[in-house]
Amino acid sequence: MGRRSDHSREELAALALDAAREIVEFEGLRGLTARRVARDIGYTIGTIYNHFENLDDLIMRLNGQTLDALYTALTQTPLGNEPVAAIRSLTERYLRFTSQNPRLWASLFEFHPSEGQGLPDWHGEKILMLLGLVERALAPLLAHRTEAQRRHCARVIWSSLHGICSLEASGKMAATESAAAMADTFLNYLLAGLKAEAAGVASTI
Amino acid sequence: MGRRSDHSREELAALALDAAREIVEFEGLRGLTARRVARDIGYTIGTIYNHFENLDDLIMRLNGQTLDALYTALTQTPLGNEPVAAIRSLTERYLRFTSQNPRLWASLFEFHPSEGQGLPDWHGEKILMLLGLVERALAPLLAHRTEAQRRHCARVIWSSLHGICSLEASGKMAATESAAAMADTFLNYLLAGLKAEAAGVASTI
DNA sequence: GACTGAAAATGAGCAGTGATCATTTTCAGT
DNA sequence: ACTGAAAATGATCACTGCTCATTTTCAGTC
Repeated sequence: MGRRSDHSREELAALALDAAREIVEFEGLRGLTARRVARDIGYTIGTIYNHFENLDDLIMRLNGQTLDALYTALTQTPLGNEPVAAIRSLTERYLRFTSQNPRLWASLFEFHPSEGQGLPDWHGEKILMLLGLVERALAPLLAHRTEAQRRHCARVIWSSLHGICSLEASGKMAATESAAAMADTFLNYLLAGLKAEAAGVASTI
Repeated sequence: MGRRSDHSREELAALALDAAREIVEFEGLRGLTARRVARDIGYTIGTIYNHFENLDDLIMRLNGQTLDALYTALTQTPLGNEPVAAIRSLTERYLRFTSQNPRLWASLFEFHPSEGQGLPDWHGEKILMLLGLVERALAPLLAHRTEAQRRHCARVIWSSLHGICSLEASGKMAATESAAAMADTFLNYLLAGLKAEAAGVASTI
């Protein structure tokens, strides 16, 4: 059969992505197949390929939604103007998100586009939005620095948090320490260093 | 045909792992299939499964070899007793390894064992060996701290480096900064903090 | 040199995959 | 009721991981 009015194009794509999200969150990317998504939403495989270029496309869109959800989680409440508190708050929210959506978050990094193609432009833009949050939270501490230095610093924080959560979640850090404790140690040193600099005590960079 | 003396059991497994390494380094884990490995070493698929439990087993053994190679790369030359120099040297070697073996290194983290099973014990042990290098390099700086605190600190460094390299290699850090520069910033703050503590100036932890 | 038994290589076969596209079905607009 | 475009279908292809009954090979024996 060829339907029309069960769901609009947008609804159907959303339905498929919802199903995919469910599968990935419970079973990881391994469990995600085009046929499985089709079955779960009551359509057949051909329909999936009418709405997505291929499975990579579907995964990337799912990852895009996950990045949006992460952004929402990080901005649900204002961060305030005190940079140290703001950075700690962002970190806490980030850690909460990763522990509440471990496999969705993992799929953000586990997935690599196939040989020929790269990530779509909007992927980079969403990352920039997230980095922007860190940059703005950090800004008051780095008022005396250049824009480039603020961006650099935000990326160091973002990358380190990523590494900490990534190794904890994957169990690839032997006898795992808690990500929260490690993030705390990391922030203690970094923020202390930044505050010292801001106070004009030293220039370590 | 059923051969005997072309290769011993060990030789054949090594042959398969060599082929797998070549494939992964050039095409990533996506290009790795049991049939492809078999073809590349001039055997048939059944033989692969006589020597490896399944493809996951093969990948884990390959990853084990990569961890060994990383250990070798980090220990090729003595690190000296000056902790700051030693940590910087370790970092430099780590960065060099990841940039020279990007896909093999990525497969260390991209791979997740399937539902039922976890990573073999030796995987954790190899990680502990690597962490041990960081701990020993760090030790002189943290002589006044407990063993647990030294381990904790080593893991923070390891995780952060991992995050920095991971995001750079995957291109998932928008408009990527160089991993070397980020690692440098990170180490500057952390080592400055540790030295300050060691000098008894402050206790940030 | 022939015989034998164990070790090991084979490859057809199974169930599943991503992807395609000619066909069929449905429905909005007339 | 008719029609044309939109969209759902599913058989089909080449591929995958994995199994295991069968076949081949060879070391040790006589």
